Amino acid sequence: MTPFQIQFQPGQPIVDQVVFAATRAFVSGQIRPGDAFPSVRALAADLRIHPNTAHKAVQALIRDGWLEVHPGIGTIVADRAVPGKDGRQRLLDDKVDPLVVDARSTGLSLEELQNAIAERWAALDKTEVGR
Amino acid sequence: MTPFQIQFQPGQPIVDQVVFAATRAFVSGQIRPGDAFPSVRALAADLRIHPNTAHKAVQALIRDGWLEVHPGIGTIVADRAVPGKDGRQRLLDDKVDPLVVDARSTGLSLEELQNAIAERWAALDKTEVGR
Amino acid sequence: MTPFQIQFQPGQPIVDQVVFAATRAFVSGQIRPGDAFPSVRALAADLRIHPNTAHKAVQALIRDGWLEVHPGIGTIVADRAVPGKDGRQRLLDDKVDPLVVDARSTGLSLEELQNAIAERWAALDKTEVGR
Amino acid sequence: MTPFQIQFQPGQPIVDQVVFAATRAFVSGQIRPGDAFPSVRALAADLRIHPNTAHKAVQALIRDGWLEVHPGIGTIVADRAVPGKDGRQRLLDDKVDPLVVDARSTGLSLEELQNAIAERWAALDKTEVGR
DNA sequence: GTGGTCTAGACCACG
DNA sequence: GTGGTCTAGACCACA
Repeated sequence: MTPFQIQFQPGQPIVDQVVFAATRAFVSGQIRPGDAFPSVRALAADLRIHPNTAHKAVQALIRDGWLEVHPGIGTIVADRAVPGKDGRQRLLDDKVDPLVVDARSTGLSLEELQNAIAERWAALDKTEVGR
Repeated sequence: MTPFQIQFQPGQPIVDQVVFAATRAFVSGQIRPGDAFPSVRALAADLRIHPNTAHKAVQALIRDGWLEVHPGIGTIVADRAVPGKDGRQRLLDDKVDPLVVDARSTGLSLEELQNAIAERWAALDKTEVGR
Repeated sequence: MTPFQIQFQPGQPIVDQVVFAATRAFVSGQIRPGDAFPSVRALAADLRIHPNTAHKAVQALIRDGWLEVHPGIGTIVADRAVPGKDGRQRLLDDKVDPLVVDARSTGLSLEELQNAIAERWAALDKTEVGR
Repeated sequence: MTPFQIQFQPGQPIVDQVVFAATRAFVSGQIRPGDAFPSVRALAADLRIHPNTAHKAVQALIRDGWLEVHPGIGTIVADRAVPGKDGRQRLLDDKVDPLVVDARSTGLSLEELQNAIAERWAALDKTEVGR
């Protein structure tokens, strides 16, 4: 079984969403080095996505070094998968960067940015509790 | 003259980049309510883009309430355009939201996120000084 | 002085708005046959519109038979200006027609249409009282 | 196949006519939530209009909440599309409003307006029978 | 195949 | 001059 589920959101490529969700599972320790990873066909079936899309996602994960193909056996999670705080932060670096750049060009101060983030975080805390 | 310049980056629709740059100019107070806004054709000529693309951007800015059309006369910045800190933060809300959601689902804590942002901010400070 | 004021609304040609407002003044008896009508220049100045636009509006009113030009003297309201209920209704015929056609093609019944209109009418009554 | 036909009339943007016709099909229950909606290209081909124009219409319908895009798959009618009497009336609200305002400013009474509408309705009934 | 973006240029109504 | 619409066709990413 595919060890993660995705609530697909329109407006963003499905491939990217799959890759992100998988990477998240790696860095959070949800999937460990040596674990088996679903085949392309199984992944496509589980996530209800097109096989082509699943294939592209797996290729991207291999390219990033998260997966290893063992022909005839299957695909497993590579040894070099590094979970932990460091991995988690690196996952978000690509998204943090443009935000910070935009914030600066808008004239926002670091404090204002931090506040905006803290507010959103708190808002999500509430909705979580409410559930 | 068009009161802002844009270094167009591939991969993102030109329309969006124009809209963002203009909005930034509004919220930062660079362009004020009542000011004249370049005509569609002038905007297209200044930014070296096609009039149609400029037209789309202007339409979006009108929808967002930043501009008012006076057919045959020109376009001006709407009176209700509110610059200031509040406007600046709202500009980024759309980008802050997904970041925070991703961070939480990755298992990152608020502190770790804040640290990552502060680091990036500091890094940009250095490159700025270096210029 | 121009015997009517206009709250110009964007999205509709200014010429049309002027012609409609003038015609309304005729059919409602606000302006009577034989009365003097402002010159193009005076009209333009009073309504803060472009002389070209004022000229076009006057031409339209002459074409419709509401105004008569007496060279050297000025423009006056024609004798054949017919106020009263009949004139009022004819003024709106052009707008009633497409509405009815649309309503029918949408599957609305006459009763539903009448109700919708009565509701809007009542809503405006309230805002009027509130003022 | 495109589930509606349009007799295009000059003087009004084709985009608007398409949007109106589609919305009419939605509110009249001719097209139901979950149904497939023609692709942009198919719509353009069926209605003999340019793909760009069709694209604009689809975008407008999405903005209005009638359609959902599933990139690469197609477009379907949104679940929240609400047909029925309520939807039918709301479709015409935009057109009813200015009529009522004009009628009142002309000095017409509600009864006179209603009569004018009933007359037009009856007139169309006759031509319909005559066909 | 799908939707989306961009450039190009013509045409119109309005002021 | 202004904004708005339409057709035309190329190009791209995604599934």
